[in-house]
Amino acid sequence: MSAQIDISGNTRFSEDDVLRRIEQAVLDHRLAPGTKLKEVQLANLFGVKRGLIRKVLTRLAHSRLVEQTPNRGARVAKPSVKEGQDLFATRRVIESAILEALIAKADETDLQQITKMLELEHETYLQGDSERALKLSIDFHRQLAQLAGNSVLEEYLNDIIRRTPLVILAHLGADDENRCRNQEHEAIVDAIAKRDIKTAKRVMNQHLLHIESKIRHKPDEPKSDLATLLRLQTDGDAA
Amino acid sequence: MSAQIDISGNTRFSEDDVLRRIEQAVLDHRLAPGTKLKEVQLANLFGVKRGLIRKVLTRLAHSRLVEQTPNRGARVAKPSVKEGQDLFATRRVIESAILEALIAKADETDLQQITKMLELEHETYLQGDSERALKLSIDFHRQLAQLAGNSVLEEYLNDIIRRTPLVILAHLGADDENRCRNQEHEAIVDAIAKRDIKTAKRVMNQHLLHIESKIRHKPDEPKSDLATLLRLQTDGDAA
DNA sequence: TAATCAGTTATTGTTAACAATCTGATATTC
DNA sequence: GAATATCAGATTGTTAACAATAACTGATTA
Repeated sequence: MSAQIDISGNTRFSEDDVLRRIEQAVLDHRLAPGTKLKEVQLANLFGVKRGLIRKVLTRLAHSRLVEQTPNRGARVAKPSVKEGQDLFATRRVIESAILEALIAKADETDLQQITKMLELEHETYLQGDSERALKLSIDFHRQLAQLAGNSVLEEYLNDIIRRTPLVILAHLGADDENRCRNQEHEAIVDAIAKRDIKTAKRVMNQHLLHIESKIRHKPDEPKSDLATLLRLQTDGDAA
Repeated sequence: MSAQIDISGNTRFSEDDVLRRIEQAVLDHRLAPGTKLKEVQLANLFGVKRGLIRKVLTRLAHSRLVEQTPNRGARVAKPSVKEGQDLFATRRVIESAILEALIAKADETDLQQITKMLELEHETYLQGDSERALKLSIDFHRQLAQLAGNSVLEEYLNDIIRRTPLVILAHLGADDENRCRNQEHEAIVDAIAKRDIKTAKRVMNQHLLHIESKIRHKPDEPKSDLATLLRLQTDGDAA
């Protein structure tokens, strides 16, 4: 995952690298909502100047992944239950619109691409790589958005996806409850192939409601600490 | 419009002040797409440090009102025709969803508030204050979003509204073509009051398509210059 | 014990100086 | 004349030092 290596063998993080790392850590539920993000600490972890961290935090705050309060720094955002519901309600609206646009324009190539994606997702799940399977099940939604061809809808869906892990509680049900169900994705693809807008939307709505049903208010935060943050860095340091 | 006055009688702009000023200038078509935004120039105009301008430009870039290119600074964004179409298509989706949510929850107080808004807009237009009437006709849409009670839908609508003036060409048709038609707003309010989702959506869609029909590719940009920017500052300096 | 206060440290915010890069003009070569 | 090279000025990007604020600690008092 990105990052340059310089002459002395040290990892070199760019601004975008740092941003993506933190985003990914949120997506993977490694960084819990409410976690304090100290500037010097992060700067040391990534081996970059404080100014760069500062810019990244501002950017993250703008996409509402981080909350900044004047003179008291930044924390991983902690959206209310209400905001979580709004997020999901909006997601249903956006994904419906994406399906409509996609069905209106999808050609044979698009359909093949979607099918391939679906198969890959299924295989990966069968192979037991559940982390990668989760990533792929998210990518499925992203790809539909991309193929639909409306850049603004795509942008909003990605925004919602980034914010969602802050709302959902990690690992509430059994393991396979925590990802998009492959057979639901399959049903959606079927409907798209048949250009059946109504069915596609209905199945997608069910699918999303099913995910949404897992929103709860966190019972007792395990407060991710320094160590978690460190894992964030050591993760991809295969230099 | 905001901004503190200090002991020596000088206007004091905060970061948010500067941000809002520039946003408003875009909304009012004073800052044309493609206009170069030099850091020192802006810093001088507002009487603030360059660092502050820098932060504001980054924030504006994040909401896609400004485009930043490394080492060559910031310009007012210049969305393509395609992006403009996507923006409007998405707006129809969002406003439909807002109407649905609003009709589901609106009580008597909400309806009164909407009606009052409508009347104010009508009066202002009759009084000939077309600049304020334009502002109010935008506020009408914003208020529906706010009353609908979904903060994410509201956020996205505001985002679209901010970006829209970069897409529409200013003053193409006659003067009263450039604002939301009051009678269309009236029809929407009627449908809301009757809780007629279908009609409300249909009228809203017509209304938006009517606005959208005015998108054109700019013929020959009048290139707003320093002077326009200056007007931005002197505008509200009634100290 | 709980509350208040003062002083210390940790953390964030700002600034001015410097570095890097781009822009545009003029000069040079073919 | 067209293409290229060179330089000065303008503009953006980075940094390290400093300032302002918050968070913490422990002592003091009621």
